[in-house]
Amino acid sequence: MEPKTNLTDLNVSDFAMAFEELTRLFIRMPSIEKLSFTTLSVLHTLSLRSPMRLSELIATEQVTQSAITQLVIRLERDGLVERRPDPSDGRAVLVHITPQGVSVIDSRRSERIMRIAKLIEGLSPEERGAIASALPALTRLAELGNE
Amino acid sequence: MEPKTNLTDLNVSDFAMAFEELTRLFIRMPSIEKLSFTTLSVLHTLSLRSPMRLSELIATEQVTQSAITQLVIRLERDGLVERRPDPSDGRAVLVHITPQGVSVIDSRRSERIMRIAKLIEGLSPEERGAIASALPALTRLAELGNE
DNA sequence: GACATTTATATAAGTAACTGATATAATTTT
DNA sequence: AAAATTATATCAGTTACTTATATAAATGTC
Repeated sequence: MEPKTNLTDLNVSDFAMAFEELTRLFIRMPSIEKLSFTTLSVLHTLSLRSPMRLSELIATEQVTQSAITQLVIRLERDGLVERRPDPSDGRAVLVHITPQGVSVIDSRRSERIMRIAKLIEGLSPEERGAIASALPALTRLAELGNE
Repeated sequence: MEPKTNLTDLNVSDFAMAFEELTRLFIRMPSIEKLSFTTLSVLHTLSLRSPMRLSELIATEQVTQSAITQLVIRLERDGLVERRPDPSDGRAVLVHITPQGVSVIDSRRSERIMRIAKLIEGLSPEERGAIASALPALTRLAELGNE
C-alpha cells in the first residue's frame, strides 16, 4: 500500500514547474489557426461573455487601447465579431461575438480535447484518478486567479 | 467519509476546460517583461538545454526558419544568448544562453511562484493535497506531450 | 574526386500588429 | 454652460513576422 499523500502540503515550486511545461504544451496544441495569441484571447473572453465594451476588453488583455481597437476592427472584418453602438452610452462600442467567432473557439477546444485524450491514454488509471481528483481544486485556483 | 474518487476516470473535457483557464492565468502572470511569447519560449527551451542549433530551435517553435534566425540575432543583441560556430559543422550556429538570459527565465519563474503561492493560500488543505497528489501525473502528462 | 544534391543559415522585401501620441465626440462634474 | 473625464479612433513609426531567394558547407554519386 502506498502512503496517503493527500494531506501532503503542496510545493509551490513543483507546481510552477509542472505548469510551466503544461502551459507550453497547451499553447502549442491547436496549430491550425492563423490567429495571434491576443486575438484568440479576446475571442475566448467574448466566448465567456458577450457583448463587452472595448474598454472592458482592454482591461483583460495586456495591450494598449489602440491595439484593441485595431484588433476588434480586424476581427469584425473577418466576421468573428460585430461592433454595435451602446444604446446607453453614445461613446461606447459593444463587441458581440458572432456564431462564426464562437465556432473558432469551439473547434480549437475540440481539437485540444482530442489531443489531450490521446495523451491521457498514456497515463495509468491511478494517474488519471489523481488528476481527476485534483480538477475541482485546479478549477478553483483558476477562479482565484481571476480576482 | 467521502467516497474514494481516485479511480474515477478522468473527464477529458473537464480537464481541458480547467486548463484553458489555468493556461490563460499562467500566461498573464509575469507581466513585467517586454519580450514576445516566441522569444520567451526560445529562451525557456535554451534554459532546459544549451547550446542548441538554430535548426533544433526551429523544430520546437511554430515560426519559420527566417523568424528564428532574426529572433536569435535580436536575443544576441540584447545579451541573452550567444551565437557561436559549431566546430563539427561549418554551416551550423550553436546558440548558447547567457547568464543574463538564464536570469530572465529565473526571475520570471520566481515571480510566478510568488503569485501562485498567494493564490494557493486561498485553497483549503484538502484542495492543496489533491493538487499535490496529482503533480507527478501532470508532470508525466507534459512529458508525454513532448513526444 | 569534381558534380549535383541536400542541409543550415542569412538576407531582402513586403506585411501585419503592435506602440505612443493625438484627435474627436459623448458624458459627467462643477 | 464650461471644464474635466471617458470611450474610442486615427496617425505615424517600429517590430516581428512572412515568403522567396541566396550562400556556403556537407553529403552523396558515379
